[in-house]
Order: sequence, then C-alpha cells, then structure tokens
Amino acid sequence: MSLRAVLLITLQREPGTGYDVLQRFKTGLAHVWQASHQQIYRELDKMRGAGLLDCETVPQAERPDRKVYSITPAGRAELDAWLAAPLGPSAVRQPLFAKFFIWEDWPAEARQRELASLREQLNARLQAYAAIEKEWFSDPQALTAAQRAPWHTLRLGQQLTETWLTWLEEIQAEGE
Amino acid sequence: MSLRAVLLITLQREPGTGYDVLQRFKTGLAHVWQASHQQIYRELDKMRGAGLLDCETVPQAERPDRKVYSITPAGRAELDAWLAAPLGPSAVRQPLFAKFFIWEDWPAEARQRELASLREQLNARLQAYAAIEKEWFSDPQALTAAQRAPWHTLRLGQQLTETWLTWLEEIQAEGE
DNA sequence: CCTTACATGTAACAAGTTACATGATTAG
DNA sequence: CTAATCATGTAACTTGTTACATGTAAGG
Repeated sequence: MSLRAVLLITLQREPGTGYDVLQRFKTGLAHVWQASHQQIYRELDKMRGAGLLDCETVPQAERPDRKVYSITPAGRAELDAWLAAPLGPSAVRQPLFAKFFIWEDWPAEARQRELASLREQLNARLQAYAAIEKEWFSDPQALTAAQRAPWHTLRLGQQLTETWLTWLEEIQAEGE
Repeated sequence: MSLRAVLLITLQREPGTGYDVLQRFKTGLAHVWQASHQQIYRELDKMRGAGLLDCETVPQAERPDRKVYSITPAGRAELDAWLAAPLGPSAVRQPLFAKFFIWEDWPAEARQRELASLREQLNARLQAYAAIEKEWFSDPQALTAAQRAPWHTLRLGQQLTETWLTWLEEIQAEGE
C-alpha cells in the first residue's frame, strides 16, 4: 500500500510518467522511497485500472509514447484515507544485527571489511542528503509552509545516519 | 536471503522447531528480525529441501509432532559465505516521510494523532529493548566475548529510537 | 467457559527483485 | 565507438502478508 500512497503524493504535486517518477525517487524523494522501474510501471497501470489515476498518452516522434499519469478524485480520496489512518509499526529487519550475533565467529579481516563497507554507505547517504538539502532547502530561514515538513524528514534522516556513524566509530575503536 | 541467514544463525546456536524460532523472534531477536509463522515454516522446509538443515521428527502424545531442525555442514558453509560478503545498502522506505510531503494538507487533529501514535510505538520499542537488556545483558561489565557484539546492536537500537524521539518532540513543540 | 500456549500447515495474494527486450538520441 | 538518457514493457522468481484450518491441554 505504501508505494501506492507515495505515487499518489508525487503525482498529486505534479503529473508525470513512470520514468519521471523514477527520477524523483532518485533525487528529491531519495530518502523517502525507492522502487525499481518495473515496480513503478506495474503499479501505475494497476492504479489506472482501479480508477485512481488518469493516463494521457502523448505521442512523440521517434520515441515511445509518454504516458502521463495524473491523480483522479478517487485517487485523492484514497490518499486522504491513507493520510487519516496512523501508520502501523514497521517490521524490524536488521541483517547487520544478525551478523553481530555471531560476530566472534568471523575472521577479523571480514569484520573490518564489513564495518568499512558500512561506513562508506553511511557517508554516501550523508552526501546524498547534502545534495537534496542544497537543491531544495538551501535557506532554512526562508522555507515555505509546504517545505517545512519535508525539511524535517531530511533532518531526521541526517540525524539517524549520524547516530549510526557515532556507534560505528565506537565499535571500530573497540575492535583495535 | 536474509531470513534464511537469520534462521541459520539461530539454529546454529541451538536447534529447534519453527515454533521455537518464532518465539525467539518475539523475544531475544525482537530487535533483529521478525517474520510470521507461515514464512518461517515455509522457509525451513525449503532449506531442508536444499540440504542446509536436518529435520528430526519427534512424536508427541496428543500433540502435533515436533520437527526439530538443526544446521548441516552445507548450511554452515552457506552461512559463512553470507557472513563473508559485506551487506549491500538497504532499501529506503519511509512511509512517514511520505506523509510529511503533504503535511500541510491534513487536518490538524489527524497530524496530532499520527505523532501521538508514533510516540507510543517508539516508547513501546524502548520498553521491548529494556526487557531484552534485562534478560540478556543485565550486567554490562560481565559480558562474555560472545555477548558483546549482540549487546552493541541493542545499544544502537536504543540510540536510534532516542534520536527519533528527540526529533518527534521538536516537531510536536513546533506544532503548538 | 474462554483464552493462551503448543505445534503444524495450505492457499491466495501483495510487494519487490532480476533478467531479458527494444530502439532512437546525445555527449564524450 | 561507447555509454548514458529517454521511455516502455514482459516474465519468472523471491519475499512477505492475510485468511483459513486443526486439535489438545492448562490456567483463570
């Protein structure tokens, strides 16, 4: 259900094609949701079938037609219903924590590799956040009302990542 | 793959039935992994089929037979391979962040309900962590080598939850 | 009497991944 | 010449959820 809701949200802001949505998932929505192009195309088609989206086919010379989706009143109603119901608890799935359950069983160099790889991923995430911040929220003083809440999500993302990094540094220091 | 790895880890520590594993997912492994009983039974059967687990059927009077699974050498090899390969980045899926993208569109009381519900969930999670800590790591000074890494995962879980809570309090304060 | 614990499963569905497939245009 | 961008899709598979199904024993 959540992918569907995210699609409704982004298409409500601005209609677009499956490809457009994929680009949004890679840039401004990168810290919110990710999905493969196959998942997006499939879901958009299902939503059109369910009457939540309209689809206008725009022919293009020498390229596949663009299928521009936009939200319908039924789609907006479905979105409102989703917004009105508080989210349930999310499932816990932490493969790294699982690895830590037999941490002493590993060769030391495998541990180092794991931690180094994690560190890179966390730093890459911070950089991605910084890019979003620069593009969308460069001046926190001048945020519009509509920008304020999305900006908070970005800040939380940053803070969670920093919590991870601090913890990682402690672990690495202890392992020496 | 990760569910499979978690099952290998827990059955390597101690053989058990699907039901046993489910109980572990509810207690000592609660902050690591969750899965429904159907998912567990299905996966255990597949793993037995793939030669990763042995299954010994223990008849019981007046109750369904217990199927006790234990890890095979092939299972241990698969686990070692999983441990040796650093984890890839995990997918980003934050439905709450999506809601925040149209936060100003909601009625104020719906927002309050959402935040209150989140707060309850976070507090419940902290309590679950405290229970695990009490049962498994009551004396941090006296941790065995094997307990040390799992204890670190618990601490990270707590710290992440606290980061969420601090953020939540800021948002709630600002909303007044 | 009702709920919880014990102990297993089938079936259908929803969500997400990976591989394969097409074909023009533009930038290096 | 090669890679990236634009733009769409099919098919097969894995993973996770929900509903249905069975039956005993113990505790309140």
